[in-house]
Amino acid sequence: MTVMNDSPRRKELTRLAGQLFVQEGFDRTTVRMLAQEMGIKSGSLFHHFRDKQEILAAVIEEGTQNALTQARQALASCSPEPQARLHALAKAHLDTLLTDRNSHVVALYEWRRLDDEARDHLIHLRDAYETLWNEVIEDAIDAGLVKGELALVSRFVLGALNWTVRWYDPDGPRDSDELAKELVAMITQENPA
Amino acid sequence: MTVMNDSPRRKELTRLAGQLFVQEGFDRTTVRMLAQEMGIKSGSLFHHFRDKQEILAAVIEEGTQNALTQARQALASCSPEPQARLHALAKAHLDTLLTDRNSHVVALYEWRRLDDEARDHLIHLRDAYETLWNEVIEDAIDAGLVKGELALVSRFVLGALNWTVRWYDPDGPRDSDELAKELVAMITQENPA
DNA sequence: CAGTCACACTAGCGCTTGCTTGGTTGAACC
DNA sequence: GGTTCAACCAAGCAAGCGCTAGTGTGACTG
Repeated sequence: MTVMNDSPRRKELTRLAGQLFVQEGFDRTTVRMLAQEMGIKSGSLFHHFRDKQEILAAVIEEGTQNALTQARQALASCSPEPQARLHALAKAHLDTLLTDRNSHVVALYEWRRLDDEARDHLIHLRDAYETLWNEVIEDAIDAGLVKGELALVSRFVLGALNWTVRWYDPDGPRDSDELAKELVAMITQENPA
Repeated sequence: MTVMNDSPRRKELTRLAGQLFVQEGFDRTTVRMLAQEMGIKSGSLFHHFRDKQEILAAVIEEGTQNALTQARQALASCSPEPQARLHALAKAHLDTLLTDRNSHVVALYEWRRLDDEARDHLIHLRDAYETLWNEVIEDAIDAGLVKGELALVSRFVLGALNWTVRWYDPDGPRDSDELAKELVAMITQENPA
C-alpha cells in the first residue's frame, strides 16, 4: 500500500486486468484471480493500486484517453469536407477497438462500478470525445449532408458506433475503413438539397 | 426449493428484482436485498426461484417477450410501405422502453451473467426480434430507401436503438413517435433513385 | 558500506455471499 | 375436520471476499 504512479509495471498489470474484467466482469473478478494472472500474490496487488476500484478506473482511463488522442489526430490529418471528417472519426473509433478493445468493453459494461471521484474524472474525457463528434455532425447537418436534429443524430450515431463493440471483429473480413464508409453512407444524403 | 412456475406472485417478485438489478447490478444485488425489497426473508426466495440466476433469466425474459409481441403487433397494424414499417418498428421499440425499461437495461448489461441454458433460450427470442428488423430493413434497401448492406445497416440501426436505453427519457419532452421519425429520417434517402 | 526504495511474500482478520435445512402457517378443498 | 399445499421463517453452513499487517528481498544510491 505504498502509492500509485504510472510505472511500466502498473501499465502491464492494468492491461491484464482489462482482459479479466472482460472475461468475467468486474465484480466476479477477484483480487486473487487478478494476482494469479499477473504472477504475484493477492496482497502484492495493493502495492500498485490503492484498492480494486482503482484498477477499474485505470483500465477505463487507458482506453478513453487513447480514443480521444486518436480521434484528434484523425481529424487533424484529414481533408476539411464534412463527409471526410465523418469518415475519419468513424474509422478512428473502430481502430481503437482494435488496440484497446478490452478497455472499451469494460468502460461500456462496468461504468457504474466506478466511485464518484473516478467517474467525475473520466466523464470529462468522455465529454471531450463526444464533443468532437458533435462538432463534426453539426457541420454535416449544416452542409445538408445529414438530416435531423443535432442532439438526436449524434446520439443515434454514437449509439451505432458504441454498439460495434458487441459485434465488430477486427480480424474479420471487413476492415475499419469499409465499415466507416458504410456508416457514413447510411446517414448521408446522396443528393443534398 | 419447491418448484418454478409462473404464479402472479412470481411475476411481482420478478418486477421488483428488475428494479434492483438496474439500481445495483446483478452481482451487487444480494439475495438478502432482494428478499427485503420483496418483504420476505432471504430463504423464502428459493421457494419461487431455483437460484439467483433464475431470477435474472425471468427478468430478462419478461421484457424480451413483450418487445417481440409489441413489435409484431406494430407491424401487423401499419401500412405496408417500407418507410411506415420502419417507423412502426422503431416506435414499438421505444415504447417498450416505457413499459419494460428495467428488463431491457438488465438484458443489456447483465446478459453475460446468464448460464448457458437460460442464454440458449433467450437467444432465440432475441433472434426472432432481430429477424423482424432484418426483414423490414431489407425491404427498405430493396426499395432504394436506405443505402447499404443489410447485415451492416441492421447492426447500426439496432445499435442506435438499443443505445437509447442509456439516454431516452420517456417522461422527457419528446415522445416515441417523434424519435422514431427522426431515426427513420436520418437513415432514409430523400430522393430515392 | 549504510540507507533507501520498489516489489513481493506470508498469514489471516472480519465480513458477506448464495443457498440449505427443518419446521410453521393459514387458506382451500373434499 | 382432516388433508393438502403454497408460502414463509429462523438459523446457519461453507466458501469466498477485499484488504491489512508485518516482513523479507535484491538493486540502486550517497
